[in-house]
Parts: sequence; C-alpha cells; structure tokens
Amino acid sequence: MALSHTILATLGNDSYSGYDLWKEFTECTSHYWKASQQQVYRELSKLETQGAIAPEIVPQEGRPDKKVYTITPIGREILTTWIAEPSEPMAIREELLVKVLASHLVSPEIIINELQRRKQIHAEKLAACKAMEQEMLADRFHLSPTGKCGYLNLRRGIRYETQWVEWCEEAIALLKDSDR
Amino acid sequence: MALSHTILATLGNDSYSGYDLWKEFTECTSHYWKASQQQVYRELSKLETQGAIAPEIVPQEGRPDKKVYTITPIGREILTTWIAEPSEPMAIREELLVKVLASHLVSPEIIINELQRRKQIHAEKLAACKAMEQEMLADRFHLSPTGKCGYLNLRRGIRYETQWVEWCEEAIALLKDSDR
DNA sequence: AATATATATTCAACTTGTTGAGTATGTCAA
DNA sequence: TTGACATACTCAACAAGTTGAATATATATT
Repeated sequence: MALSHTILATLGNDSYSGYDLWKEFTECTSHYWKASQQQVYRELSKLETQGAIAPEIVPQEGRPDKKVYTITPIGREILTTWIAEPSEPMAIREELLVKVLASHLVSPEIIINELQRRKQIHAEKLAACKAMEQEMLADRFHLSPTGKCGYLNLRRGIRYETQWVEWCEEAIALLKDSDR
Repeated sequence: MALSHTILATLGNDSYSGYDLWKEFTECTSHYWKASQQQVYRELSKLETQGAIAPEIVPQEGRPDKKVYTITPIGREILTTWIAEPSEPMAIREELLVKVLASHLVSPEIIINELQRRKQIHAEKLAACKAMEQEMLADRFHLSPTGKCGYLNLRRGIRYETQWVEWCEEAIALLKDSDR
C-alpha cells in the first residue's frame, strides 16, 4: 500500500542497505509493516530513480559489497508531505478472524487448537516486545524525539499483542462452552 | 490475500449478491476485511467458474435484477479445508504508525492533530460496535454456533477500536510532553 | 425538470504484494 | 569437505488490490 513511504520513513531515521531494510521489515519487533526482499529492492530502485534516495557503495571485507541508501532532500520533501496528509484506518484483514467467522462449519477442536497455537505465538511476541521496551527505557534514548517515535511504535505493538492474547482466551472460552 | 476465502466464509453464513457483499465489506462493523466493488465482483466470477458458488437471478421490482450467490458443496469443501490450515499473524500495515515513526521530521502539532482526529474516528467506531453488541446480546442469537462466531468477530472489533483510542491518547500525551 | 443518491454490474489499466529461482561470497560446525 | 546458514542483490511471473470509468434503473430532493 505504501511500502515506499515506509522505506522513506525508515531512511528518515538512519541509512540502510536493502538487506538491512528487509531484516527490519521481517523482524517481529517491526509491527508497522512487513515486506519481502524482492519488494524492498524493487521499491529502492524506484525511489532511487525518483531521486528520493541516494546509494553509496560500501565495500566490505569478507562479505559482498553493499549499497547503503540515504534519504535526499527530495525524499525528505516527499516524506513530510505524506506525513501531513490525513490517513484513514486500515482494515484488519486477519485470516484468523475470517476463519472464526465460519468456524461453525468445522468441528470446534480444529478452531480451538488454532486459537491456542495463535495465543502462544502472540504471547511470545509480546514477551519479545516487553524485553525490547525494557532495553529502550534503560538507555534514555527514548527521551529523544526520534526515540519517542520508535517507542510509540513499540507501545502499539505491545498493545496489539496483548489484545490478541486476550481475545484468543475469550474466543477459546466461548467456543469451549458451546462444545459442552 | 484471501478475499475469495472471506467471500466464501460470508456465503457460508448466508446468501448474498455482489452488491450486498460489497456493503458488508465496506461497513465499519466488518472488522475482518475490506474490499472494493470491483474486487468483490471479480472474485465472485472466479468462484463461480470454480463451481464454489452458484448464482440465482432474482428479479426485483423498481430495481435492477440481482444475482444472488449461494455456496455449493464444492465451495464448502474449499472453505473447510482452508479453515483447518494454520494461519500466521498478519502485519499491522497501518500508515499512521509509519507516520509516527518519522514524525520527528515534522512539527509536533501536525501529528498531534492527526492523532486527535484518529482517536475521534476510533471512538465513534467503538461506540457503533458496542451498540451492535447490545443488539446481539438482546436477541439471544449470539448463543447459536453461527451467532457466536459473528459475536467473536465483533468482540475483536471492540478490542481493536478500544486499543486505538488508548494508544492515541498515550501518543498524544507523550508527544505533547516533548512539545514543551 | 434537474440533480443527487442508492441499487446493481462490468471492463480496463495500473500498482502492490507474493512466489520461486538464480548469482555470489563468506562463516561455522559436523 | 560437505552442508547449513548468513550476507547481499537481481530477474521473472503471477496474484491481489486500487483507481477510474461506463452502463442501467429507480427514488428522493431541490
């Protein structure tokens, strides 16, 4: 939807290579977006064509050279214009909710097992987020403007995972009840 | 990602025309998915080709005729197989989070105003969801297997909107603090 | 009578996201 | 020394999602 803006926003905080960006977007702590390697590289080459980002080839020892991208004034302009635009809420688009919606067509154990598995996944993510929050709060970086912005994203992640865990519990309880 | 499955899941509960489905997917109470008219009609024609759904032309007075689709045994088979597969968590992919991530590049008022606007939107959605919950709880339909599934989706929606409101408040407070 | 809104569907072009393969270098452990 | 893994990037094909327009009928408002 707006991967190019997400890349620009990330490059607004620091310089990254395509590979580094991809890792950012696949890590579980990156709650705001996800993207495949191919998508990241494609968007980077588009942004480079637009002049929004500038590459610098960084030779490395023992590893392939990497292209490190930095945001340009043009890119910064695109980014700040976009930030100032109002943005509408996005849909959840969560498969699990769709499955629950029609789960009366399958035996309750199937969906209860799935809900239990998902609860576990979200509980683990939540633990990882909370650990990261402790790290952030420790180094006082969270008090800087950039740090605060990152911290708020993490806070959203914590709330998000907390809710999933709670909802899974609620759903399991209700569906188990109908089982009886 | 899986709009066809979402359509099948919806048709698993009741029969719908393309237009009715589109309305379902654009209503704020449909928390699980959203889709454009064009997407809905395209997926419907694909599903019809597959034999997963069967159309019935319903003549109407004073309105264009409509094609009402009903799920077939083939469609039910596709749906139940899909429900039984494990599904991984989806990314949030929320523009507002990306904007907050780079919001230190713009003046704080811009992002605070946007957060206030969004808080308002989510508060309204939350109120609508809660009203719908009261309706559901009143007619005892929520005790049936199909009703429970729909109710759980609504509960997820309530939790989702609640969290947005709370997070917006937290974000506004933290960013106002840095303003001083 | 004209305009706006709601119902109901279809076509075309485009952007974004997914999947799979392919190239290349280096580290670490069995 | 073979295999697994991590770094680093590219190409191609396809599926899914978005945007804009077009067609048609009926109701409500101005």
